[in-house]
Amino acid sequence: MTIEEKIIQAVVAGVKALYDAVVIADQVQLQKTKKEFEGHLTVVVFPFVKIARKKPEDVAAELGKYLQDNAQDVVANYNVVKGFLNIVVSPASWIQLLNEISADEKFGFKEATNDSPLVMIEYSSPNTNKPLHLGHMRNNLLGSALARIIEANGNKVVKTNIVNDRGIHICKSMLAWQKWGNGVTPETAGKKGDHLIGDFYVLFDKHYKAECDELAKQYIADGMGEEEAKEKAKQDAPLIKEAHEMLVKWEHNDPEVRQLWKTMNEWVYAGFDETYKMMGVSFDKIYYESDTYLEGKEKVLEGLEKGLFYRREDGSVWADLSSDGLDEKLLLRSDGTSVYMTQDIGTAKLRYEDYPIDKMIYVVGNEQNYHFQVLSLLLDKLGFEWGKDLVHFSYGMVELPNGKMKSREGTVVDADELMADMIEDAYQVSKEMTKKVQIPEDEAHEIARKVGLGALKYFILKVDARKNMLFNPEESINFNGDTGPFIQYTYARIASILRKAEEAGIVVPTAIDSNVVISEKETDLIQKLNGFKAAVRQAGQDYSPSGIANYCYELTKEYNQFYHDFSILGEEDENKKIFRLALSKAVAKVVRLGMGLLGIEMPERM
RNA sequence: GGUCCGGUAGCUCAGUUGGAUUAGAGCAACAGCCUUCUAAGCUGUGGGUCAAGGGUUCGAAUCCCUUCCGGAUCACCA
Repeated sequence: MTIEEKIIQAVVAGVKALYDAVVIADQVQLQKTKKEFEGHLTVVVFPFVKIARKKPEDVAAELGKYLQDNAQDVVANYNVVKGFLNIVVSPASWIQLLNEISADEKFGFKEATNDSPLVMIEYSSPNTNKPLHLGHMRNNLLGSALARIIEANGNKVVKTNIVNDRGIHICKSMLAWQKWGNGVTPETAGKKGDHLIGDFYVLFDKHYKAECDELAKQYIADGMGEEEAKEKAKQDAPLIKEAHEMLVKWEHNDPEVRQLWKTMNEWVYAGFDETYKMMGVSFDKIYYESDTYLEGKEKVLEGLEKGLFYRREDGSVWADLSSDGLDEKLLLRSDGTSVYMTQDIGTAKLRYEDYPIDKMIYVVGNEQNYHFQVLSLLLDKLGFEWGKDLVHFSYGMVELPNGKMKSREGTVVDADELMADMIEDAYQVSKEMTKKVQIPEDEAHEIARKVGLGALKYFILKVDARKNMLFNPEESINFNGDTGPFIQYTYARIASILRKAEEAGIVVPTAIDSNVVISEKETDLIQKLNGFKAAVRQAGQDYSPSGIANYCYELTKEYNQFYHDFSILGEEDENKKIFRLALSKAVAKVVRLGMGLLGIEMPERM
């Protein structure tokens, strides 16, 4: 039983004994004692004031006395401030807690069992017509972190990706390549496939825009209004017509178009794989929209038969969601083809066939909140058990100083470039530091990779996912303060001490003698360490990677203060030295576990 | 216009299910600390009407209502 549990249990018993009233454990408010008061944990007694019919101070005093008498092993002392009962926990309890933390290699994690729910989490979901940018990175990092957090809370997790590999946007890239590519390939261009395809997409847009402008001018000269002319030009431009024709050919399985499509997609996937690998992101199962987009139709027609949906005179199929407070939603066009929503239903169908899903999480930007509200209702109506409670993990956009990222306007931050830059920065920063020990070049690069990516990942993940976040490319991501490298540095320092201890032949036992005299700072650290369990649970409940990031920062900040004020290897009292080593080791472990959940690697030295 | 989400220091952000005279970090600015386990660190100074107003109660940045500001969305686009 933990210290908290023991105290809560004692409070419940105390209320029963003193006031003959029954309270449950959840009603006991136990919190960390504020810095300015003496004690470690505080019981808020206001909830018991009515039961006891006494002043808050009196209740706190009586309860304090009871705890001291009946829970002697944990409660060493107590004091009362207004309605707050501050408890001083016995040093032996703290050391025992540290021993428990040390003994558990996966402290704070819950193992999945056979009965654990299966959670499927979808993230990334790229289009195949352009390389990944910073917005995708936020998605991927959040998704993979979330998957690990959910797994650490004792669930079975399947990570999935739905690749949007068909549609007009791919045709645009294909067409541009045909017209202006001169048979170039990633090999001959010396360029990643996704970037090459992205270039052709941009090229298409450039030519298309020129055509539109010209056409519009012509229309205006013919006496058309400006707005109308622009609209019409957009539809009439020869390039877009050609792209549409290509899409039709694709849908009709035209061998030539299909072959080109296949080839170009392969290039893109090879490029994506590199990016994913660098990001440290992976999937258990990848779905392709070209495989799923027809599946939804079947399901919709099934729903139509059951009378869940209705058909209009023009043949289009709709869902009426007005009774749920929403609008009507198109599911099949009048020509019988699918829309976005239909595809998502199709993907859901395939997934349900592939896995016994208990819960589904979609990591998708907040611009699609409405879409997922509708999807949830539709899936529920169609009989998917997890439909009603599907989670749309909705995250905010990444903004640049001059507004949103727009690939059309070229105001994007490319993921590959950004990662490479961060790693290079980390390498340079490290070079500038004066080091006592020379680090070999290949290890220096490996450290720079961990640190550069750590800085980037932490920068993105520490922010509450719901909020839009600002990224200023002008100011590069910092390596000081509340950053990934700060945490990694702390870890590297501990690793260094542990190496030295080992060299000196010091063995850190798994269990520390509970009679060692420890300081306030040290009990604070143990208490903080213990908070990891709650942080993991909370992050799992709230789907909050940022909660883990903030925890890791608080823990390392606390440790750095300790590191500064206390000597570890220089401590003369052998028992204290061993204790501090064990404490440091536990901090390193928890930091590694916590940052591991975020996909951030720890260097053994920096 | 309807719905949803945000608004905390000059900037970027924390603030666990309401809790303690003084709302916390980091960056930026300024001032200190390396003959001692890694100074990517530590310590200090300045900086706030928690968007505004009302309500709920022992107690509100946190919950409720109203208003203001910003964003998203409401397509036979994906």
